[in-house]
Amino acid sequence: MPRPARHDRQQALERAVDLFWERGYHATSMKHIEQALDMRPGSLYATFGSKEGLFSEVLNRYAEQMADELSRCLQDGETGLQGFRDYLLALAGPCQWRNGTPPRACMLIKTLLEVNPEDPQLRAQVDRILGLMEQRFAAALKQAQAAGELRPEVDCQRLARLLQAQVIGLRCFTERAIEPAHFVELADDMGALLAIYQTP
Amino acid sequence: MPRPARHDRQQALERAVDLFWERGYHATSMKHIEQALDMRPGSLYATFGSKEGLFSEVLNRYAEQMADELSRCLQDGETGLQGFRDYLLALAGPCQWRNGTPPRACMLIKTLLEVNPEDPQLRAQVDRILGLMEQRFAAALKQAQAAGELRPEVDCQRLARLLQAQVIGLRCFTERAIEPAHFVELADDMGALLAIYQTP
DNA sequence: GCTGTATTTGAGTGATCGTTCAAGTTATTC
DNA sequence: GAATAACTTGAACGATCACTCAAATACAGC
Repeated sequence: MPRPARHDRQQALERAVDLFWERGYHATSMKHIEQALDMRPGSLYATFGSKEGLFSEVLNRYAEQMADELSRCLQDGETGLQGFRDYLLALAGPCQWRNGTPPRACMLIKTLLEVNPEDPQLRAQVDRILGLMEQRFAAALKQAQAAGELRPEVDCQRLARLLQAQVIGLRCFTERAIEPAHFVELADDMGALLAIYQTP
Repeated sequence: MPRPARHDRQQALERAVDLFWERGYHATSMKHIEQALDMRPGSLYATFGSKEGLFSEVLNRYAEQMADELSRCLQDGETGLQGFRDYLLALAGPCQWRNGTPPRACMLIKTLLEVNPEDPQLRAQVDRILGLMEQRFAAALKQAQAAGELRPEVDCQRLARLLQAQVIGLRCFTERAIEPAHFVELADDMGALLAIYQTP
């Protein structure tokens, strides 16, 4: 009997991901959100509770997307380690302008660096997600190690952190005004660093 | 004949560096600044012009500090490359809590990821400073290459970007809740990566 | 001690912040 | 077609935003 919802929750969330990703948490006002999602305050608050609540959902949605992309690269790669190199290059690919939107760094890192101790829940959430990402890296590395790609004495958990730092460094470069070619070079160089840990 | 200034401009700037470094640009209000610098709006605007003006000076002052620390490590290092490893470890050192303040990532990167296209001057300023940092890295690497530490075919400009990405990745980890020991390990591992480029 | 002037003060500006809620709208059900 | 109920709307809330400016202050020179 009720009036059907005009808005698709998932679609609204996707738009919010894009908006928050681009502008960051503090610099995005409810006015921006109303425009981007084409929703009025009442609907927004009925659907997402608060700006922080919406942002929290956005973070989770974004994390899903990132995890999917990593999984795809790891699966499609000929070997486990090649999968990592593909992932780095996949990040380098969309570093150019696409659909008229500028390239952006990882939203998780943007949030980690932006959110202050007065929003402890957001901070904890980002930290948790980054920890999970690290675990994914580590699990894939252990698999590669079991397959004989990595030297047996390599500490995969530790290497996972090094790899995550590479991804972070690479993606932060996204927001610098550098030539796309240099960005691909950087991804290449990072992939080449794995040689140190590979079996001879 | 005039009333003497109560405030020391330099000291005020140092406090502002600390405040903006901790909270970021948008999340720092003039109220915060008034408190931290113990100045009232009139004095603040007479001295620094605007919030953005103050922040711009803060960025430059911060960049000076960072450049000084890099120079110190490069000079004190036994070799050029060892200087880089020392620099990475020096960054890892103060990653623990000091004076009751939490560790922080690089303010230049925080700003790069936070500032939006509607503040083009700040964005350009950060980009310029990061470019200068890259040049410093490259110059030091060329010196190391001339001294025979680096293989002659190494592209120092390109390696400089790789090193800068290491520093960025490392310092972003600062804001994650990880064990200090892991942080030192990460800095060590990054230093070890240089082996690929070293002369055999 | 008076004058002159650079500095500081703090109340106040309009704008915008995140959020609320009563009223209006729209489709389903009987 | 009237009743119902979920959804949407948009005006309005108090708080806070960056910022202004007239008045108060404090010291040097005389």
